[in-house]
Amino acid sequence: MLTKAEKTKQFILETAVPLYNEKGISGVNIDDVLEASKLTKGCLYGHFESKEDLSEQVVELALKMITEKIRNAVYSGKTIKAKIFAFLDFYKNPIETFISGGCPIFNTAVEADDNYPVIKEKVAKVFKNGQQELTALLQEGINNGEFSAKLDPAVFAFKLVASVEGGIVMCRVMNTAKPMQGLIKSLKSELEQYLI
Amino acid sequence: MLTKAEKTKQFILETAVPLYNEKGISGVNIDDVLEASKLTKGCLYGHFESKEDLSEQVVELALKMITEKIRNAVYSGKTIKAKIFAFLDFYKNPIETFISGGCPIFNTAVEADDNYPVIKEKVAKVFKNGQQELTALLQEGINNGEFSAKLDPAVFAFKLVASVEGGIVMCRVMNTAKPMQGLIKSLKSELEQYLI
DNA sequence: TTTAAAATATACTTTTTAGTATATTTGTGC
DNA sequence: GCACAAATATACTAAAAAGTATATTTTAAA
Repeated sequence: MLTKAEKTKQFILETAVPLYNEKGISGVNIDDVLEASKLTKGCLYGHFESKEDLSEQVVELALKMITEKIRNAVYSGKTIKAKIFAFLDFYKNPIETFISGGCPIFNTAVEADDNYPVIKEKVAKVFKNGQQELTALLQEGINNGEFSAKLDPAVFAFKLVASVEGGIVMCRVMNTAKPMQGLIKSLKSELEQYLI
Repeated sequence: MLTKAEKTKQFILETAVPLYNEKGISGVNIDDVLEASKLTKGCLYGHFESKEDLSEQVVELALKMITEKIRNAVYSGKTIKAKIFAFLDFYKNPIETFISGGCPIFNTAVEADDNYPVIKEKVAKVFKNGQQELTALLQEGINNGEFSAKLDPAVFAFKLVASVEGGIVMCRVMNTAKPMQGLIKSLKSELEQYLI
């Protein structure tokens, strides 16, 4: 069982996740977190060494949450095709995202890139793992005769992630989910071209 | 001819553009801009009402610079196919970008989304115009017999932008330009499938 | 070249934000 | 139920950032 302190720490992190995802790391300040959690400085600094410490742990949790969620969606599919389709369908609604404020992987990537080397490495790992897993999945689809060997797993894996992630941002800014529907359809039929 | 004041203002904006693109709107502070420009507060506040005013004008300039650059690249192509290829080639090197720090349209989009409504609208316009222009271009390609009518201009236009923009972010975080090469190739051959 | 206005620099104030010292409360084993 | 430690709240200090008043310098027209 979790101690009271552990519960509180977890609560702070969970409360902060959507805040950070909406406002960005540089955009959040301690008072925002305190207001959202209805806690006080003394309490927060009892659980985190500094703002930097808090930020890193919040981002880590956000990345963990979203990757688990995506993984679950993907592994619900039976065939490889179904898995990839499930991956794409995960991004169906770019306005109301799993964590409010868009995709935390991508949001973090954009901001951490030139500013937060520690966090940048965490995101890089998430992307690299994601690419590996998707690539392996597609390769498995070729091996088991589901797809033609003409499909380049690594290239298509990158294309899948890059386009849906880019799509989310564009849809959110333009305030419409519609282009995402077209994009997902297009990526699905692109994959279907390789079906045997 | 520009007055001294106009020159200084322009100089501040131009100096600030890469700074904002690297650190983000929330990540830049006045002192950063002063240090980069070697100017002083009195001078800066003589040209801008507030930090917010500065931020908005910096973003506006960055958006103007990049859209012009892309437009020039595209219109260097003769055929529609060549224009689209030129568009894609523009994103060839995601590490060393035209404005240091990645694509300012995308960076701004991610950050402005939940935080800066005024700027969000500016970026939305850029994306909408871009989509319109690309769609019109592709439609022209169909009309003039370059492409099959099976090509859906709006969907493909969205796919083009979403994937290269997403690709930039992923490449930058993973510190490799390589996946971008595969992506561009893949998008080019996807378009070529519609050639008549 | 003189001079008034425009542009810029200096030195300050104000506000915001991070962080800390200490008091108070709460939970837990005795 | 008591005592002690852990957890949290309060009230502060420190630092960073934005913004301003005023002095100085520069520019350009007379």
